Amino acid sequence: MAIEAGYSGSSAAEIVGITYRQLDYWARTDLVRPSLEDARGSGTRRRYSYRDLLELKVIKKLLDAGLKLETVRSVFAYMKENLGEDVTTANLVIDGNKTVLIRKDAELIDLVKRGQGVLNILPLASVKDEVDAGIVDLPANVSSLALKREATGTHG
Amino acid sequence: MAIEAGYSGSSAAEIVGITYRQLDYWARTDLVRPSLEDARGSGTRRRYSYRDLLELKVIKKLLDAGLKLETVRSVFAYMKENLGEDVTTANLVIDGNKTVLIRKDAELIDLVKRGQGVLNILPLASVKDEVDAGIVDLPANVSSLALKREATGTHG
DNA sequence: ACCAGCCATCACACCGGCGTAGTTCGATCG
DNA sequence: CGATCGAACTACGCCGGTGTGATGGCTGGT
Repeated sequence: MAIEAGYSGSSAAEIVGITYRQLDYWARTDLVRPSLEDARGSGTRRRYSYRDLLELKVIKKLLDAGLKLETVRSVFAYMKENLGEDVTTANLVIDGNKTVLIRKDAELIDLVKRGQGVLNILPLASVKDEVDAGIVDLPANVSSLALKREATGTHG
Repeated sequence: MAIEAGYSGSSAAEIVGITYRQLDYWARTDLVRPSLEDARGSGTRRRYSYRDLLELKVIKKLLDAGLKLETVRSVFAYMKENLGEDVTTANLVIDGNKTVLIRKDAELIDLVKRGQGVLNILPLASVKDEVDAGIVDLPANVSSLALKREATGTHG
């Protein structure tokens, strides 16, 4: 029994609460690709990292908020670079076609006051919490192992 | 030369910056109907009130922010009742599937801090400003007249 | 009363974002 | 080493939200 690092496609989908078709479509259209192992034809399998799960969950929350997938795509051009350490404290703020990460409440308030267009604000802390909760709820085979390995930073 | 109250379909579309097809589609699907005069078959004409323009502009800004039209529809179930006097000062806040109008900054900050999901915030002052600017930019025939009549509350 | 212009309507097409069903592999287990 | 299984792939369809003409009825101006 080989040790399974990361999460399979269907596991990932279940954890973050999306359909497999969505996960598959997003992977094919380059929105979120599994960073541990990409698919190379039928028979192969995708392996998603914990961080991939965070990204997927962000997308789901943006979709739930009523954003178009197209918008999400442009957001992720920026996101992928800056979704770093401070995932627990920062707020993701979408201002028209610009996207920023904001850590201090004061800056956020400032933005809101100056706002001309629509601001979309997503607290990233809730994203991590919900992903973790989703992992615990799983049938518990692969996931607990994988979670430990990921959490201790041993996924490379 | 009869006095034309309100705005024709194509004028309204131009003022708020949308295509006629959008305006038409939204009218047919009950999102925003012209409140002065609805269409009754080809040959008839729609007449939009100033307030209709505000609603249309809100929709455009929400679309520009990347929201799905479907989301906008649910927002407007609430909006239509509460888009009242304080159009200049309030913020429209969409929290998941709930929509609220918030006037005080403090309340807004509170919401942002407690936020679990995505918040969409639209300052309504900018909506009025941009609609007014759009009206001035028009070929100036009907619009100036109509603006006066509407602004002084003489549209019923 | 006619003509021109405006605009609502109709018919058609298109594209993104999926859902559904069936097929085909590679991995794994016995 | 063969059977089974899970998942990636393919093909097809659907629906919402438009864009693009073409058509045809009002209406205002003369």
